[in-house]
Amino acid sequence: MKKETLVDVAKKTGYSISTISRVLNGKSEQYRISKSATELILQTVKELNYKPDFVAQSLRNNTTYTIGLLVPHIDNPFFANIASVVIREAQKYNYTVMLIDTLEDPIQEDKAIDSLLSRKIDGIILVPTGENPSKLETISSKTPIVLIDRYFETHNLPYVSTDNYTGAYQATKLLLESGHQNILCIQGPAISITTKERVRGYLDAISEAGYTDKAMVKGNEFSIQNGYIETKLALNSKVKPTAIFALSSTILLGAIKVFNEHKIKIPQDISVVSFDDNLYLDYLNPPITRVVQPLENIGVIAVKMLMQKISEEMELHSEILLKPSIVKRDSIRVL
Amino acid sequence: MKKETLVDVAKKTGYSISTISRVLNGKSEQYRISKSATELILQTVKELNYKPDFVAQSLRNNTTYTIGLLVPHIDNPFFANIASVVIREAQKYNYTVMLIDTLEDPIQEDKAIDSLLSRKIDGIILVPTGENPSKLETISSKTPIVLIDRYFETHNLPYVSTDNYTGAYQATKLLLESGHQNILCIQGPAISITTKERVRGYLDAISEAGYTDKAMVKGNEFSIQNGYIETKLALNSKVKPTAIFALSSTILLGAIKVFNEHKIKIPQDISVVSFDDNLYLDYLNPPITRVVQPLENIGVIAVKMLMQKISEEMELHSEILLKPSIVKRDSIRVL
DNA sequence: GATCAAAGCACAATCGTTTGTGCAAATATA
DNA sequence: TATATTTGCACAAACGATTGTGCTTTGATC
Repeated sequence: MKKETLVDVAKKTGYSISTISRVLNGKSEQYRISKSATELILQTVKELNYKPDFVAQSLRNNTTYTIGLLVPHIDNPFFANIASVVIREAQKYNYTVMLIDTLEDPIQEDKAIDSLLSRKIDGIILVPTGENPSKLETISSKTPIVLIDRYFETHNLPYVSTDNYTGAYQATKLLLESGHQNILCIQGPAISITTKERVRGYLDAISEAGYTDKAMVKGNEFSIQNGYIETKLALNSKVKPTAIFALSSTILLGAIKVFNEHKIKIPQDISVVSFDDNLYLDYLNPPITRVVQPLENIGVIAVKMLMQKISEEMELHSEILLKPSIVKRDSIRVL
Repeated sequence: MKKETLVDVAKKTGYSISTISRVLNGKSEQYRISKSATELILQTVKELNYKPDFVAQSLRNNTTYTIGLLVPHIDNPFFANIASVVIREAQKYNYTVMLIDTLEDPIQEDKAIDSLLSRKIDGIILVPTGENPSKLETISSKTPIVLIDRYFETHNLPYVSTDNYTGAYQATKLLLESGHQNILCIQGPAISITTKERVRGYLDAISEAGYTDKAMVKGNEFSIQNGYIETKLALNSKVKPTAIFALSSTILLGAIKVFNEHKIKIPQDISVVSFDDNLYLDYLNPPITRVVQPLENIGVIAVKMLMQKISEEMELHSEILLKPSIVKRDSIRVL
């Protein structure tokens, strides 16, 4: 059960290691290895249970069949689900995934990327945490990179994400059509592209309806606490919203916490729409209407794009926004 | 920005690559490299932005600073959270994690392990999916393995898991102390060690209370569907349970689905206790009392154990069961 | 039987490191 | 001044694969 190498196979068969190697790589014909030799070699490879050393192959071939996946927080279900898809898809191409948790920290991200590069990974799928893609761009010329979820509008890095604008637009529309005019939008980090796009969708829908002056955008984080605080403040403001558009499910939970404390009922007392999906959203009381991102497709497409870049095939269009879907439940009251 | 190698540094400094290597590995003294040489070398290494090639180092040193983590389903929050901890901890030791989704399939697991081994990973952390650990055991003599969550009682593979017995015992006790006698336990796969231990805890508590003949254990899967079906059946049985002990949060959700359909209220109409934690369990109506596994510690300890085995330090005790905690909420009615 | 092409393989360099050993120059010792 | 030590480093062999090139043998051709 010791680890066998080409040398062992060579000794056992009497052929040279170069011949063994060629047979194993299916180059018997190309190098005119006889049928008999080929068979004997394949046979003894089986017997000896020889497995090529991936590290040695990587060194020689300069390719590792490994990609790096960097996400801001793996315990965030959103990213956990994407990771799940990416890993599964990568496995289909015989690629293994090194998963890194950047903890939403650009410095960690930077170090992780360096580490991955010196490990000679073949490509990177990344949810970027920083605001400055310049390093990513220089890397991108040697090692393929695909961004997911977040991206940089003014730069050329390929990405796959959700059409956050449309999702937010539709969600807001849904509230407007139910008669709501005072809709509080609780947002994530204002610099984040996902926040920006969602807010843009919200604002466009609001102003189309003619309520521009009633638009309310508050908050600064995708967190329970942020949802909690902004909701609490809103309840004490002079213009109380009749509906809340939470830009993430964590923000939603913060809002619900306030509602529970104040015995405020959804949708009787206040209407709610949220972003992101989760098993439990259907088990809340009531189930929550939400904008669902196409995680599965994001993962599948990101991997496919990366594989194409790795194999240098013709590139797909490389700035992709996928339409989200609206899951209608019972959290909106018709006024 | 081309990739620099030792040769480049050697040329630039005029020293040989062996000298460069030794300096970089902090062996200047041991090999009597002069101060001046050492400094010049370190200096130019910086200038050239030389980074050692990890793959070449791995080949030479026979160590990759990489561990494999295999879980049955990454999109299961339970495993996602463990993965999160393991990845974070591994990073502290400068290890990178290759994450594999075995999809609860022993064959996939087997292939994944082979792939990891030929990639020369330094160790494996694994939630085993099969029933036969013999292959794992033979591997274990060459490549350190630590099991988490699931384990094999009759074998010697080191593991870190939850004391499922005690958790279930305490949860059941809680129900009994509130006056419940007919407690339905909905279980996962009957062969799974976690199921077995939890059921054992349940049964012990029940029989201690003198209700042995009232014990009810049903179901066979950690899934919503299983929870749904068994709850539905229970409501139609002649002896209706006054409480349900769901051995996973998915099973719980299945039960709640039935309750919603039948307008059955927790805890007025039926009491509930569940296993596993989740953000949302506090936002259900009512919040659910549950047994919480010490995920964080499981991950931390598993990594620590693996690192010790990798560095061949003296081993910790290697069969570890951590006590779970009970989070009391409002899903139990006092009869 | 001599010539030549094709068949069938082996040699050795290479990928980028690490490390045991050897060897010259500098210094110390006698 | 001759010898012994120490200093300071270079050479070359690994690690386990892949691959361009070249060498021998076989069979075909005339």
